[in-house]
Amino acid sequence: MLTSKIKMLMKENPEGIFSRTERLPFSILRAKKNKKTNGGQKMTTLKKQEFEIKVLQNRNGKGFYFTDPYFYTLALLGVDGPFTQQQLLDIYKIYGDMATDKSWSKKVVKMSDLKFVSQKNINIRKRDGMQFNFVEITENGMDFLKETGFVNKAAKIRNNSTGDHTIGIRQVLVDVLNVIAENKELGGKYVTQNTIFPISKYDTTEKPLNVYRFYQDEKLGVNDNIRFFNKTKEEIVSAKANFVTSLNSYATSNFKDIGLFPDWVFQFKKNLFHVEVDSGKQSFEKKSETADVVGEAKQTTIKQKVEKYFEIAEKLPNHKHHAVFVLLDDSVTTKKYFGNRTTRIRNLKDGIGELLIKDAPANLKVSVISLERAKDFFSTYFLSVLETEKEDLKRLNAAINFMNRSSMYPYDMKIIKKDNMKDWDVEVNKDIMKTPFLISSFYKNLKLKEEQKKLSLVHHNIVPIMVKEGDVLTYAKINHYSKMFREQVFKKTKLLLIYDTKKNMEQDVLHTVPKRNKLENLIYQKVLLMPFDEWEKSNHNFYGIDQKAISASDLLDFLDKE
DNA sequence: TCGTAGATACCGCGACAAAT
DNA sequence: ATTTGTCGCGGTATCTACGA
Repeated sequence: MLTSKIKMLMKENPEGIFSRTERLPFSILRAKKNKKTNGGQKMTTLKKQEFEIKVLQNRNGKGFYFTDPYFYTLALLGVDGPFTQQQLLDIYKIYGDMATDKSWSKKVVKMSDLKFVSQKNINIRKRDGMQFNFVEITENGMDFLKETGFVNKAAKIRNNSTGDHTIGIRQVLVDVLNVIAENKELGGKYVTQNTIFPISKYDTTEKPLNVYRFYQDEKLGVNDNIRFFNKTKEEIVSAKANFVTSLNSYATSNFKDIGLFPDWVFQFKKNLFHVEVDSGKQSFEKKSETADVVGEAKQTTIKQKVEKYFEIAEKLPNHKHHAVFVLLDDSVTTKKYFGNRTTRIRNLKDGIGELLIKDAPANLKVSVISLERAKDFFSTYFLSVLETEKEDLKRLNAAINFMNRSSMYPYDMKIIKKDNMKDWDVEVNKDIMKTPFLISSFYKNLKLKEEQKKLSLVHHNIVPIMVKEGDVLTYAKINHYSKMFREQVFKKTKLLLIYDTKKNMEQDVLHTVPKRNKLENLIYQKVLLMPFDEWEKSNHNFYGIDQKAISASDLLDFLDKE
């Protein structure tokens, strides 16, 4: 038997290095070679630790050399697929180099010839003339992965309908995989139900150990040496606690009971990210009048969905919940027509924001973003999971120290923690009390004794808010405050919105103020934006809500205004 | 007719191994 | 030890289908 012969050979030579003169049946082992020149003579030397598997259609040699990147890509397709051909290439690029999509197209055709995958040409958005090549794994391909040890024996093929909604969900997944690949801090692993995928290029611990050819007509049995994907339950459990994990909400009773089925759920260290891909057809509150006709009767409205997130947040109080509404834009279909869909985003934020400001559970955050922002969004959120309150304080201190250092600024700023706020005789609104910190400023050289803790001595208050791009509650709060500003209630209060990066700040859909409306324009004098990545580079800039930089002298004016 | 994306044919390069 | 044919592979050019 071929299988036993290979096993024997691998036992004898576990490193998989064979000299070219050895004649093995069907050229079982093959090592890549380095070419060297030695006195004009061509020399070939065998390079250790480079491995590949060749799949042959017949013994005359036609076939496909499988290397690590192909296995990883095919395994991800098996566990999380289907993907479009382009998306699959993006996954492949995490592991290997590939110059053009044409070459990749050829590869997919080859895998299709081997009957490892099947291709479906789908017409989406016929009016735009868009065609997509959906790639799905076949039973045969799944068997190949199982036999070579790249996926767990229990793994099932994920069947999903094809459509722009599916493309959107997969695109979010591709983005998340890239976020893991690009950020060392995330540990370089992506965990599914049964499998731990090494994603990072920095992770060199997981490597296949042997090289051999795999014949379709004479299948190779499971080989212990390359079963590096098969993990024990304990290993999987520990990985789920530490790395970004894909959660199957359909199989979890908590979700089933509520009737909540997010399109995808990522878990990262006690944070659940529920992804809802929104194709723009669903209305916020009212069901469409033609619902019965077009079969939308069962479709829940977005309002109902958000209320279900309230329920799940209360049901799982030990987790932080992030409901992420991802709006499809044309970037799914072609990179040429990027569109922000800001109007739809604003409408959803308005609607959801009203719900949140009333009675949202504290462990629920709702965000609305466009698909093209998904990668940056998950990058900042995953990284912020690793941050602590200390990080927030660090940012506040950076802002305060800068202002206190300025000789033009005649006040002392102090951070007041939530616990101490009630001791201060400051006029704080219930909403402000919800913030963990408040910045109050006093005239310089004033000694803060007990009797001086009075409103009359506080020059003004700054409510600092750590904002993440897309965050609906912040958006609602700003709207809420802006109404109060209009009523002149908060004379001495300003908002400081601290973003992780300038890109986050620029891309966030905040509030559009109608021009020439003086009352509305009050918000310009109340809100200050601060992108922290710039500050870390000693670029101490504040911005107005119109995204324009505020100079040092303007800042003084800004703070001084009532 | 146009633009897009996948499929296909073909070419040259390098690796390999059989033939000499 | 050298020559020669075969194959994988990436790249290019050109084909197709398709809807606007």
